[in-house]
Amino acid sequence: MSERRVRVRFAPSPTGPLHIGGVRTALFNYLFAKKHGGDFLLRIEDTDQGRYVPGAEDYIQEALEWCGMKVDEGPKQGGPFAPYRQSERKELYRQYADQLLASGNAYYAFDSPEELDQARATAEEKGETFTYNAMSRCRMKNSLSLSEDDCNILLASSIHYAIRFKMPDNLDVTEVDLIRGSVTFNTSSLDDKVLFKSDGMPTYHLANVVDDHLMEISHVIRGEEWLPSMPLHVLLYRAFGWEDTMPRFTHLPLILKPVGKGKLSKRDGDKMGFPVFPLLWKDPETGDTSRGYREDGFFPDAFINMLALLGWNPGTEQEIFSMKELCEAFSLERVGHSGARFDPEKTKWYNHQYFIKKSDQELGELLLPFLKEKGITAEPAMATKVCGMVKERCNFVSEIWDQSYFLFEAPTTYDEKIVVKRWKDDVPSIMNEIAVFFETVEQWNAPEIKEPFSELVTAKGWNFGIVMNSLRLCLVGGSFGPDIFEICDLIGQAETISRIKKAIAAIKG
RNA sequence: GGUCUGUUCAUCUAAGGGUUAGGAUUCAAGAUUUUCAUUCUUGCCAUAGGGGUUCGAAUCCCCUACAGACUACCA
Repeated sequence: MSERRVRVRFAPSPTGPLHIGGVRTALFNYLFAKKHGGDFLLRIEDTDQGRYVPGAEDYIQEALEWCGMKVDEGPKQGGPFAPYRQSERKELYRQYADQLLASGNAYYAFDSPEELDQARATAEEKGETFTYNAMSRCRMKNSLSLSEDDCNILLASSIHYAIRFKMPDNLDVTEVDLIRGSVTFNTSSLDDKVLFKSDGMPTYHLANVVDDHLMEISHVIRGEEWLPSMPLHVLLYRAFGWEDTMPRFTHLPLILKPVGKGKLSKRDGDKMGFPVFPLLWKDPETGDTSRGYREDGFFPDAFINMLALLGWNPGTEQEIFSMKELCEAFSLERVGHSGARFDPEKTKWYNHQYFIKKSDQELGELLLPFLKEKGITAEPAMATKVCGMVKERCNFVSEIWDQSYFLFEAPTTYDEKIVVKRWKDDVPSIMNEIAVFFETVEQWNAPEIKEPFSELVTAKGWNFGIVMNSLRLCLVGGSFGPDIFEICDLIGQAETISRIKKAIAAIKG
């Protein structure tokens, strides 16, 4: 059994955009597969036709692709166990339900939704919770409580029925979870789950177990919300007689809200201003859009790095990992046991790390489209140069523009606060003298400007703080940006002088 | 309510019986940058509470508290 090829699957429901938690589940599956030279499959669990959202499946595929997770087998890429979409495997499941029926592990249930609601309501009145199990099933309408004749009549009629698992009474089911260790459940606290719905579709539980078996899945790695259904799944494997090839189970801790209680939700992102989805999502029904990490300017490797270190750690002090390094270092044993609070700040920090690691040229190429959007055409060489000047002060490509627009065009506004603070009465005349001085500079480059400029300021007895900041105000429009002489250098002599003159006129007025 | 699972700085986490409980993020202060940011240095800050076991407990056991998940013909 330890010889078995590692095969894992990511099995989302196409009910909407893939959430950060889903991406992390996919990632841990992917890393585990690659660590062990195994296969990473994508299976679309679309057994609930009522919740199907058009576009969601494409979104999932695109998100995995953007993140750099290559799917070995899936609906798009095919594979030896196709199809990988449960709706297309519909015909397959009934025979397995029948097998369980025949072996006495399942039974027909004829209760209508109204009758079930009634049973729940009655129990609630008595302060109890209705559970369809060994205690109550004899009082319900099913093939266990009804006579065979009655049952056959119902089956022959057009009445809708479901197939339920016959949960054994008072049996301890123990199974190992790879990050939590051995977990025991007693079946008396479990219920007779519906395996096969009246609409002819299997439920998650049946389809999941059947497909994992058929697709030769070796490890089931999923979110912690599935831990309570582990005993049901184990029992299903037993009932089918598949226990010897049953996958190993692992349940990942959840991602929690940055503040407050509960798991991370879309609302948290909206409220605190960070995306909870990898890609932008437009709801096909309402038309509402939700931000995505990609569109917000995050690099996929930074996003993945952040997600991997949320709940997992290598046991060393290394924090920056490429996907390749993650594949090598990953192990389920080092995944934490408790839910991890999501930290949007750290996500930005990761992006900054990847940002500054990129070459000026790479960033320059990424900047070009932003410039185009602003109506500016610039040479790639210019973009590269600009990125080199400002990249240390940015987290995102979009921020390069905020930090460098004045290198492409003269400022049109001047920061009011800085004007008040620095633009004293004598400043205009000083700026005028500086403009005159700049006319005389012969070699227009940063060091050649800086030295005589400093001498001039000293000779005139001007206040350095006032002069430098006022000059910056003329050139930049505010109190930020790279070294002032490098700015002069880049924009050129004529432009520098023209901006000073423009500022004198504009600020005075 | 019931069943499971958790609980180390504000946050992500390291330390699987012996360390001044380590790192990173955030925050604060100082230095640098005649700007802002970066960078550097420093600081703040934790074993949920109570009982055991032990020479010795963050680590093992029990209780309590708190938190989360699940409790659908949804996944």
